[in-house]
Amino acid sequence: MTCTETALQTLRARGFRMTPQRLCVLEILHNAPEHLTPQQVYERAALDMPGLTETTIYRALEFLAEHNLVNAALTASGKLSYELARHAHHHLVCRACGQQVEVDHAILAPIYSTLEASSGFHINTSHLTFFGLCPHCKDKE
Amino acid sequence: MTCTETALQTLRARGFRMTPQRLCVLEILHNAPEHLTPQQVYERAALDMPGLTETTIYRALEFLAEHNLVNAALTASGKLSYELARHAHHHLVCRACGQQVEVDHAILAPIYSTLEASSGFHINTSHLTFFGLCPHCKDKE
DNA sequence: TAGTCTATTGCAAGTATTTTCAATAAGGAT
DNA sequence: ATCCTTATTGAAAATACTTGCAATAGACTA
Repeated sequence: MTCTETALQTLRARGFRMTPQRLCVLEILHNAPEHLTPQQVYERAALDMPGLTETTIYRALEFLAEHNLVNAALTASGKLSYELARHAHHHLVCRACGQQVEVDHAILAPIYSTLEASSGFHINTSHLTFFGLCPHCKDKE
Repeated sequence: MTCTETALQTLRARGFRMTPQRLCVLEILHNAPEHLTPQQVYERAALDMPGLTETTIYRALEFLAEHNLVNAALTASGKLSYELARHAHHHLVCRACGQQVEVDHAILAPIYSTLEASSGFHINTSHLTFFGLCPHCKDKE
C-alpha cells in the first residue's frame, strides 16, 4: 500500500475525505527535499491544478497537519512551513545560516514522559523546532 | 535598577536604542497576566500613544524577542503571542480547552545538553510550546 | 448505478503582517 | 547645550492569511 493510500484510509476511517487537492499537496511535499511554505506549495500545486486557490492550500495543510500526515515546522526566520510526516523527528536550526539538523524523536521521548507524569497531560506535539548556532557560525562569533 | 532600566542598558550596550514605543510595549507586557497577540498589544498601546502604528508594534515585539527581553509563544489555536521574559520556562497547552501550564526550563535543560553534545550546536531557544490534552479533556474523549 | 448527505471547495471580503522609503529622533561626540 | 550619525518610526502599499457562504463533489447506502 502506498503512503497516499494509507493516508486515504486514515481519513476515511475518521469520516473525512481524500480529495484531489489534498492528494496534490501530499504529492508535492512527498517530492520536496525541504520544508515548503504555504505559498511555495501553492505555486507548485497551481501548475497541476489550475483554478486551485490559496485558501484551499492553507486549509489542506492545516487539515493534514491535524491528522499528522504532514508536520508543521518553523524556518530559520520563524516562518511556518510544512513537510511530509515520515518518522517522528524535530529540527535544530541555525539562527545565523539557516542550516537544519534533524533530531530524532527518541532523544525527546524521555522528556515527554516526564512532562506527562508531572502535568497529567497527554502530549501530542509532533514537531518541535530548536534554535541556536551551528558549530561553524558559533566559532565565527 | 528596574527591569526597564536593565533592558535599556542591554540595548544600548549592543548599539540599539530604547524608544518610548518599545518601553510602552514592555510596560504592557509587564502588566499583562497572560500572553498577548500583536493586535492586543497594539490596542492597549494605542490608548497611551495615539499615532502609534501596528507596524511599530510588530517590529518592537520582534526586536525585543531577538534580544530576549520578551518571549514568543504559540496560543492554543497556533497564533503567535508574546510575554515578558521572566524566568526561563516553556508552555504546555491543551488542544481542546486552551488551558496552559508552565513548564520550568530545568526539566528541559538535560535535553539541551544532550542535543548540544550530539550536534555541536549552541542552542538558545528561549521558549518551546508543547501541545496535548489536559487531564480533564483527556478523560472526556 | 443512482441517490443522499454533508465535507470540502472556490470566491469574495475581511483581517493580519511585511516591506519600502522618507522623515524623525536617540544618544554619543564636540 | 548643540551637532551628527544612523537606528527607528509612520504612512502607504504590497503580501499573507482567515472567514463566511453558496455551489460542488466524495463516499456511503440501497
